[in-house]
Amino acid sequence: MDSLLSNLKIAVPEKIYVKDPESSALGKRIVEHGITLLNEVGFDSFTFKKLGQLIGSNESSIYRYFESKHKLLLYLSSWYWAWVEYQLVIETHNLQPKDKLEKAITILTRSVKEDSNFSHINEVSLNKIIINENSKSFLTKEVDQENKDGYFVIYKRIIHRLKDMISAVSPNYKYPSSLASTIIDGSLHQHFLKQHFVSITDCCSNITPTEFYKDLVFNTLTS
Amino acid sequence: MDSLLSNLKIAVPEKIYVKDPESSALGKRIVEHGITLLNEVGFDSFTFKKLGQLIGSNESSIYRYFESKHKLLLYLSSWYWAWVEYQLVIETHNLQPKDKLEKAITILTRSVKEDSNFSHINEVSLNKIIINENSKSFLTKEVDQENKDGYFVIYKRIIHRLKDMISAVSPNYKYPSSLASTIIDGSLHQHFLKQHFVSITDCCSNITPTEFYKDLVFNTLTS
DNA sequence: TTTATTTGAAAGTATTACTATTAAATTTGA
DNA sequence: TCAAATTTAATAGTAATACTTTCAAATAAA
Repeated sequence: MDSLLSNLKIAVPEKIYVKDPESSALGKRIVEHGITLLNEVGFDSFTFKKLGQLIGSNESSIYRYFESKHKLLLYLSSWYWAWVEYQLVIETHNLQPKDKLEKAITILTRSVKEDSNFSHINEVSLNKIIINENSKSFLTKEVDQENKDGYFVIYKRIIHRLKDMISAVSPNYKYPSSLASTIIDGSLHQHFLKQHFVSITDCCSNITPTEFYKDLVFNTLTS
Repeated sequence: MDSLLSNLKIAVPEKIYVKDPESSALGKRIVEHGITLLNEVGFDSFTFKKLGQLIGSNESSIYRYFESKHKLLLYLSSWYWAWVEYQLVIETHNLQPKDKLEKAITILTRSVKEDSNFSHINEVSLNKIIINENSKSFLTKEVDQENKDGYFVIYKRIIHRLKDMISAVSPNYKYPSSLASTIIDGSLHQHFLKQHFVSITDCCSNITPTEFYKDLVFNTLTS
């Protein structure tokens, strides 16, 4: 899969950035070390000034790529979901409905364990950022406008794909979209709980969110 | 229920505030209008300066009640869950396991439609804040310390209660805690999607998150 | 090699997130 | 009810944030 990906560029909605970070070495450094710094200090304490110091570059140069740290988060979120969508499409291709759905749940709920090395982006770190910060990308007063501007298309498209797979298995199930969005958002939440609130999840070293969601979905659809 | 509540004070973990806002008129105004302002401008744009202007009081006076807007959010979140827990306990009392669980799901996933009027706190507005901002209260770098300090006890206790009800209905079900946390967090998410991302939820004017979660839970537990 | 583009450095602005000081107002309680 | 204690308002101040602007130097492209 890595070799396939090495020829591909993950496409992120254009309006998210001022200047495409993929178009220059500095842009790539901003994204690469933006991920590092976001992981280290979290979104709230993250500043472009700190990032500038980390990459030995000037704050004002970073602003030429991203309007704000919120836009950088949107960029990383879109990139992440595009990368996951790619895996979803490739790895479920040619499977029969039930296997396809099972595989999709695995892909969408597993934690990322190794960096694919096909780009300057570390997917393991990015996955951690998504678990901790993803919901901050849409829990804002500007959601509706940003949704109109297409900032969440990839995320929504993934949920649609999963919904279609659910409906292919159970055409009469009444809540395929809600189930799909519950799996994707809920799985991030279970990963978070596993790390910080062990008493309110069953997920631990030997039970994965994947196992929980597979059980939930197939019990629901086959009853 | 209102009359019962009128004699009760919702108890919030003490360390959350510097001075108990229930102990003075100013404190109550801070909480009451803090809710108003949070709803209007959202957590990100909310400042104590703006709140001071709104209540005709000084910024520095507000700091004598809450260390930061983050602590105010924690306070409101604890208050909200304590209020929900109260309803959960009262309204499910004396019911048989299956009815009890069904009622609990209703209480935990419904949207709040009218202000109970038993206090200066508007629960309809507070419910909206919880939908939009609750996850920001724990998605921080300080979660583990704040968890140790007991800031999330009420939230966790509600999830335990729901877990126990699930286990009472299905003692052999393997993921009662994860299911419980999925219902509570997931329902807030479905309410959010219903308002901003209609294409990825089935919840709308005639399908409620309650309906979706009841179907999900009972199909899962009885199969 | 001239021109255009990109980056770095520095400085500036408005706002935020506080803290400290002091005086006035209010509450308490002897 | 009067003095003491507490609370609040007003003001000022600090350090950091989230930017924008300007301009010169470096680099790339024509």
